[in-house]
Amino acid sequence: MINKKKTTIKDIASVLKISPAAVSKALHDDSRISAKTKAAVKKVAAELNYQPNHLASALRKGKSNLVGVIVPRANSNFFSSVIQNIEEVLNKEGYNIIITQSHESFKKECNNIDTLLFTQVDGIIASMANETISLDYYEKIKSKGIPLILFDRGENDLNVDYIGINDYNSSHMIVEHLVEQGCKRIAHIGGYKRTRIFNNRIKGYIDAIKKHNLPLDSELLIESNLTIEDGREKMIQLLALKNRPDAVYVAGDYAALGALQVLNEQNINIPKDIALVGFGNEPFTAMVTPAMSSIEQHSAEIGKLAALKFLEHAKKEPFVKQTLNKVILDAELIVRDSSNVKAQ
Amino acid sequence: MINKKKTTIKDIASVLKISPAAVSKALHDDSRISAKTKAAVKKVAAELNYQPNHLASALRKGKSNLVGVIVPRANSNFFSSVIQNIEEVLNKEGYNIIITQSHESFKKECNNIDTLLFTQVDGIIASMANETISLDYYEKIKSKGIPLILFDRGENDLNVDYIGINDYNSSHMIVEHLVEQGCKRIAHIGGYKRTRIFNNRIKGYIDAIKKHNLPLDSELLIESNLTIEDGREKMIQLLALKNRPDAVYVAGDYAALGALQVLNEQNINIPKDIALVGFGNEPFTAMVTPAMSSIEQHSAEIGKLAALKFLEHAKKEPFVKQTLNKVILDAELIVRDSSNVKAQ
DNA sequence: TATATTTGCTTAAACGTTTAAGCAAAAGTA
DNA sequence: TACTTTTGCTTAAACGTTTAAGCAAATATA
Repeated sequence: MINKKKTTIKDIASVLKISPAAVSKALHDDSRISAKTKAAVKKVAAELNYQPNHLASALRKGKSNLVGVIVPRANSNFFSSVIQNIEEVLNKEGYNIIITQSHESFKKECNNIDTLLFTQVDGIIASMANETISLDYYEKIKSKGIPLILFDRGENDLNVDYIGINDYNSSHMIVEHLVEQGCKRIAHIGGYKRTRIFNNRIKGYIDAIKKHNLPLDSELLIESNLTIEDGREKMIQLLALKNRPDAVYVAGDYAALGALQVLNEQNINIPKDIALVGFGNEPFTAMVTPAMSSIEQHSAEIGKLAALKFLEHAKKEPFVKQTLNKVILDAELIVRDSSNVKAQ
Repeated sequence: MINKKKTTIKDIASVLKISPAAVSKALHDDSRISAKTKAAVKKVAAELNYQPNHLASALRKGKSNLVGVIVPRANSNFFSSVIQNIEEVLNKEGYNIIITQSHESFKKECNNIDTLLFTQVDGIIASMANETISLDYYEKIKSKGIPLILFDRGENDLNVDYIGINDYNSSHMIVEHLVEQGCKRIAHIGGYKRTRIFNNRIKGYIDAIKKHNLPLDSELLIESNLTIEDGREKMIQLLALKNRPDAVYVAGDYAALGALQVLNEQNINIPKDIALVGFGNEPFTAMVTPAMSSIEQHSAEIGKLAALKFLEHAKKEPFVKQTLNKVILDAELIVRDSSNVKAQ
């Protein structure tokens, strides 16, 4: 039952006694092929169960119709949702995507880039690993003339298209919300300062605190790798202060979860004693007790826009200089029990 | 700075005044090429920043070195961990993977299969969508002679390799554990009966209940699609019974989470009033309150074995009949607070 | 020394498609 | 009628690699 030999354009040609070139054109609805021939070709193609050889056409046309996607990890809701939306948009245009994960490792990210270049992808859509410092590998992509689009974790130094949310404003929203709830001593467990998005969140936090004349205590501003474990540690660190905060804003949901666990374990009332806000609106934030306030990053939109940006590049002639474009979306604060002091 | 023209084997050949064939062989360490020539070729290749054209070699060799992976969704920890391990094993052997998601939709799954076949993957590793009934598309893969390996969600009717856990035994372990904890009326919110793995869990549940002479009440055995929402609904349904269960075993962690939310909302003590056990050991099971008992499915191992199975096929001559192999791993019950009655 | 084997390369075809160029026949135009 | 244009195809080369076949020179064997 196994039919090893694949039908090619030549097989169709020989059945119809026309040239392979005519078959190719018929299948692509070339205007110089008669309707009758087109119909005949398509009929035979269907009968012989013809499947175009993607490799051959990619080789000839110099494009693979593959787009590489690099994410720190696929199992967070944010990234998987971005990926899903990239996929939807690109599939419609005949592109497939290859997903690779860096697991926040710089070395793995470099490998991924090499792998994607080796696979001859037509473009790369990426969100950088936390570890990434050197941009050499990304420059390599650019130097090969392959469209590169960054989202979420990007770098300003690399002059490429970028889609992300307004991290600075998001921090403002959070601080303002906590102030409204009556909080007076707001801590921030932030991400790595060297990563642009986390740095922006920190700046937003600082400026908002200043704006409201609240204490800008260095004890209250902590740098973290934003894992659950580190979230726990940093929360414990905050609880050890003589002068405890009455609110904690964590720059990532996973770390916020660690903080929440510690607060629950120590029977500290959330939000009365300490209000808590995360970042990312991962589904579990709605599931924990108490449900956690967080920032919705519009992952679906980010994915769609990133894919559209790529398509824009792909459709342009290679020598046309692209106008660079940074798209900054507004995020949304989802208030839940963990910071809803007044409702308690 | 953009170097559009890529270096090819011919460029290297003309620099060294040898034939392209010699270059190709030198790069592949062919025994018939002198050490001196090999060194020279590699030196020039490096200087010209030569990157092999994967498409050309794939076309010539008739293989793409790509493996397709189909999962219901990538954002559950189970699937993302399986994927990661598949990737690790296959990357070492020079393969890349293309990840596609079916989102539990039969139609999307069929599209994914077509896409992967079109991309000329050398093999497909898949876990079926809940919705999948017809196996025509999977038969299509087989009929093309492309290695197909299923994991987790598989079908016995398709005669292909399979890696999964022992669902039947897992149910036994859970029921036995609950009996040990003193539970007498154990309910099961199961998955779709038509999906083999869920059916096996149901059978295991029934047999274990019978073995312990516990009530096998039809009210206590409910079919669910295992989403959070449905978990909530089915739990509410169980609570509405005149004769409530004192333990609930849910065939999926997400649905179990829905059940847990309902119990918490109604201030029903877990595990004293009702003990709860999930399935899959998703990370959030350890994070919720109370922490939820669940079954660890050894996703890393499943991923590795699936990849190795593929490699086995890939290395064999196509006409050698493969010996089919179903690998059934033993799962592990992780006991946490939600079913630890005695510790309370 | 004569013959066989090995070494180190070259030649040329092939993988399946696309596409520029070309050409005869049909159709349109003056 | 004589021409230009359009239609509908064919021919042949190209994409970059791999590989079977072949061949001369070097080396081994008897």
